[in-house]
Amino acid sequence: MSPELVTHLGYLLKHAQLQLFELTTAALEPFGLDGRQLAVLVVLGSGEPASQQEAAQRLGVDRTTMVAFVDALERKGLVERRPHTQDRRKNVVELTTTGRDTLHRASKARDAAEQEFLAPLSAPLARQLRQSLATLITPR
Amino acid sequence: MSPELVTHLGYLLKHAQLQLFELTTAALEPFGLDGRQLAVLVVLGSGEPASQQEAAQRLGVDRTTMVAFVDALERKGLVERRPHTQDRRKNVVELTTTGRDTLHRASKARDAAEQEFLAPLSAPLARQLRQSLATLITPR
DNA sequence: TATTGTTATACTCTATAACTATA
DNA sequence: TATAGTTATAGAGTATAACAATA
Repeated sequence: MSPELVTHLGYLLKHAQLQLFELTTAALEPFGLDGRQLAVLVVLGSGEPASQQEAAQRLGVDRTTMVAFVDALERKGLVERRPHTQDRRKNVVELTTTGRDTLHRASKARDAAEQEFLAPLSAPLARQLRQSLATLITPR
Repeated sequence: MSPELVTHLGYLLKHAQLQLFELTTAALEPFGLDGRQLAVLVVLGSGEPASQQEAAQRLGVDRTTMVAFVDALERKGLVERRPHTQDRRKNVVELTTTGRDTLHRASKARDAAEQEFLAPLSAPLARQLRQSLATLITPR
């Protein structure tokens, strides 16, 4: 890679994300999940049962994209759709017992991958990195 | 966005990159460039005249992808292809006078966008962020 | 009329395979 | 035979438009 490119923040962020993505993907592979699907599980597994559309908004994706995500997780037996009692246009998507167990174990595996990625930094520097990134993405 | 998601490093990196991307895109818009095209200009404008394939390797993209990049820059009048003197299978891609000028001014605009993005951090924290990211993406 | 989920379709970005010309 | 550039094509990932059911 050209030295002219590697000094720029865009390059640093892009490649940091890329490397973490690879570590995370490998860590989740035993669960038959990728990082995106785990994020969907996290959203579906937290808080009240929500409609697909609410879940899509929380993930920042289109509702049509959500259909495919839920399809994939349902094929794996991790979630189930059922019609909303009060509003039958909506689907409530709930985690199965297997889905809940997979969520817990896969989350731990993902956290371990993050720790491995951050290993070259001291604990204070790792904490500061998180803090700085959080500051930067806060709307202003 | 779900609070469960925002604490993870993958989320922080992804959204930091996304916000910087948006700032950079806006800053480069007056030059008719995006961040990717500027990166291509940087590579083509540095060092010796190289073949398209060498440039592609330095950018980490396929040579077929490089064709489209050079096509776009050539249409804008920023670069010119000419056959390599010693090996006529190769193209030497050189910046035009306009291309060189655009490279300089667009680079400054991109740097300014980075500064704007980093503005919420003190200078030492911004420096430390760069340093930590550089440490993390160093092959180990 | 408006909204939810769904399907069909299209668009972006990138790579793989095949072709031409040169070596 | 092998390589550089090109073209055609395909795949992943996502969105937009249109439709059926429901509100």
